[in-house]
Formats: sequence, structure tokens, C-alpha cells
Amino acid sequence: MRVIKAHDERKNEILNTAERLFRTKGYEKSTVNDILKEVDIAKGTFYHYFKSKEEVMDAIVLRYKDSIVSRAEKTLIRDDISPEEKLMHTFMAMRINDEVDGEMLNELHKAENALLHQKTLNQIVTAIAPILVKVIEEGTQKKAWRCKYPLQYMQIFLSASLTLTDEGIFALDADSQMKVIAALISVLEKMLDVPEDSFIQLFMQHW
Amino acid sequence: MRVIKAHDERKNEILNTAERLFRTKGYEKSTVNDILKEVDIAKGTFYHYFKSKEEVMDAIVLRYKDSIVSRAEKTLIRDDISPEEKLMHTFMAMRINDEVDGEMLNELHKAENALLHQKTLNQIVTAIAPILVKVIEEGTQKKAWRCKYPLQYMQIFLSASLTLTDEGIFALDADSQMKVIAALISVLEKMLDVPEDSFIQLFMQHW
DNA sequence: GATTATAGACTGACGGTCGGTCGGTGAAAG
DNA sequence: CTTTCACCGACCGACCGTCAGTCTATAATC
Repeated sequence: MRVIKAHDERKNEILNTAERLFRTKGYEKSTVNDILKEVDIAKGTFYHYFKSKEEVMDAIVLRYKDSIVSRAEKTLIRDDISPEEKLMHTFMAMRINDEVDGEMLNELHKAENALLHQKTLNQIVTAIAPILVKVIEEGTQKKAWRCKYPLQYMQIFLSASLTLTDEGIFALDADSQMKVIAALISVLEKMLDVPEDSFIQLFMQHW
Repeated sequence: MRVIKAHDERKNEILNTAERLFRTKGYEKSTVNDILKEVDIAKGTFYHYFKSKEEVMDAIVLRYKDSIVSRAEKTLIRDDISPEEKLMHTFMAMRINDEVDGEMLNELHKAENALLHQKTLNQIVTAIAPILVKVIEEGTQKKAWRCKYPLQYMQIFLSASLTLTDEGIFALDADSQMKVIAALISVLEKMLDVPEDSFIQLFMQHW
């Protein structure tokens, strides 16, 4: 029985199913046949839309990055919140997330998903760091922050955050997890040369 | 033609060959058959020593970690160098390295080696951070360093270092690479609450 | 009728298994 | 002091199942 759908609709079906499978079973352990069975299509259909299994992963990563970037950019141009709140909102967007993206950074990064994690890390750091730099520039003007290497600091902060809070890489208990996060915020304060503990409160509110 | 060797000798032959192949071709692209051909053994022999291809990778990562840890521990107990020199030596050991380990962190981390990178990162951070904490404790006494989250700071520092300076993850030109390293050292200074630029000179000497 | 979407049988490569062989070792038998 | 023989574990390679990816045919759509 042959069902024909609009190009984008079918493509998204594949993408959504693949994402769910990768997230729950891991990339390596999810086979193309698994995807076919769930979407209820044949091999040829899959390869009509994507030229490889890895291309599906790349598309998923890109979609995720775009959603984070778009939220970060909306936050950037707001004029009703302070720069430090903008920083916090952007970090939160990368972690908490609603529904779809939600489990991405938390569930998707199992040990089997090293490649997916690496690709995501690369995309997020590359795309988000420059946005955060703009927030820092705003803070430098309005709040007299001082920051020697804005871009590099944000790269450091983001890569450490995404790596250390990844349950697939470091299996930390809740307490250790909180200590790492507190330390990350503390590092951020030092990076921006603001008084100790001036961000941690703000963070707790948005948690 | 059947050649019989001592258990450890054969095991190391497999390990060395696998490491070289993984490093040059990447883990995924190196097949078990490639290893067999180079070591000149049969399938059964390989699986007599290792129960899977991944177990070989784990053994390689462990061997690498052990070599780094052993050097770090030797550095730790020296009494002819300052704590800041100990920090630098340990970081250097993770990057420059002689011969065998040498190309590990530089060549081995191609995009195909995400899993290998992740496993190495995990091992190094888990094993080295506690040793660096001891160096910091020494510095806190002798040099009046001040450090609020020693372990977490070292975890942050190590994971950011190993991720950002990895050519397989972020392809940076020489200039960007240097800026990131300078920023990392700057962060380290802030973490230990020492004056700005007090470590950077030291680092340049050991580079 | 040309293009696009779908189908699914097929291929080749790869990781891993399995039944069995061969050489060395050590102890009992001669 | 040999010789025999049971046993161990290193070694072999044909074989198997799985999986990503290919190819050709065919149905729907414009």
C-alpha cells in the first residue's frame, strides 16, 4: 500500500522518528531499519530523502542548534531584562528546554552518542558564543563588566558546561552536579570581573 | 604457519597495532580485519585476547591514562619546583608528549574518533583533576592561593582544554588556538586568585 | 511523458562465533 | 632417565547475522 506525502512532511516524519530513536537507544544502536519500521516506509524512501544515516544525525543537530540560536537571539534584543538575566536565560535554554528539545542534552548524550554529542557541542559553541559576546558587550557598557577574552571565555564556559553536565560522559550524582554548576557560575563571575556570588542568586531564580 | 608467543607479548602487539591504526585511520574506519592483517594473526586469535573491538579501544585509553597519571604523580612529589610549575608540567604532559603518546591527543581526535575522545576525556578528567587539586592545596599553603571549588575548577579547566584544543572538534587556525590557550591560562589565574598574567610567562617557557 | 515518491530485493562489508588444531609442559609409567 | 600421554591455552579460519547502502521497478502527480 503506497502512501504519498508532501516532501517536507515525510522528511520531518523521518527526522522526528530518528531523533526519538537516537535519543532513547543511541545512534549506533538505532538501525536504519528501525527507523523504516516506525515511519512505515521502505529503504528506498529513506535514501530518497537522506543520502546516509549520518546525514540524518547532522540534520537533527542542525535543527536543534537553530532552535537554541533563535531563542538566544530573541533574548539578546530584549530591553526589559538585564544583561546578566540574558546570560542566564540563554544557558537555561540550552538545558531545561520544553518537550521536543527537552531531552536532547539530557538523554541523547549516552555513551553511545559520542559523535552526536561532539557535533552538537561544536554547533552550539560556534553559534552561541558570538551571541553571548554581544551580551557581554552590553554588560561592559551598562554594568562596567570587564572582560579580557570575551569570545574565548564563552567558548571555554560553553564547552565545559556542555561536557561536564552531560550524563553520558560524566555520571554525577545530584550533589556533584550542583557543585559543578555552582563552580561554573563562579567561573563566569570571575570571567566578567563581577563580585563573587553576584550571579548565583540570579541563577537559582531561573532554575 | 603458526607462531606462538607469550600472552602479554601478543596482546601488546595487537594493542600497538590497533592504536596506530585508530590514530591514523580513525576507530570506525579501522576494521578488525585490518588489525589481523598487520599483526598477521587469525580472527580467533584476536578474539582470544579481546572480547570486542571496543574493548581494544578501552585498553588503549586506559594505557594512555596510566602513562599521564604516572607522570603527573611523579611531578606532584617533586620538591625542586614550584606549584605553578607543577601545574604547567602536568598540562604539558597531556599535550606535547614524546613519541608514542605524542600524537594521541593531536592526531587521534579526528571527527571519526568522537567515542575515543570522549572516553579519553572522561579518564583524564577523572584521574588528573584530583592530582591537580593536591597541587592547588600545596599552592594554597605556600603561595597564598585562594580557591573556592578546587576539584570543580580543575574539572572545568581540563574539559575545556581537552575539548577546545582538539583539532578534530574545533578546527582552529594557529592564531585562534593561541588565543584560546591564553584565555585558558587567564581563567586558571582567576580560579586560583593570583594576579593577572602571573602564569602566562611560565607557560611560554615550557611551551 | 517527465518528474518525483515509494517500494523492497539485493549486495558487500564488517563484527563476532564456533568447532577444532597444534605445540608445549609436566607428571606418571616404564 | 627416558618415554608416554593428558591437558592447557594459543591459534586458526570458515561461517554467520546484521546492517548501511544500492539498484531497478513502479505508482502517483503535474
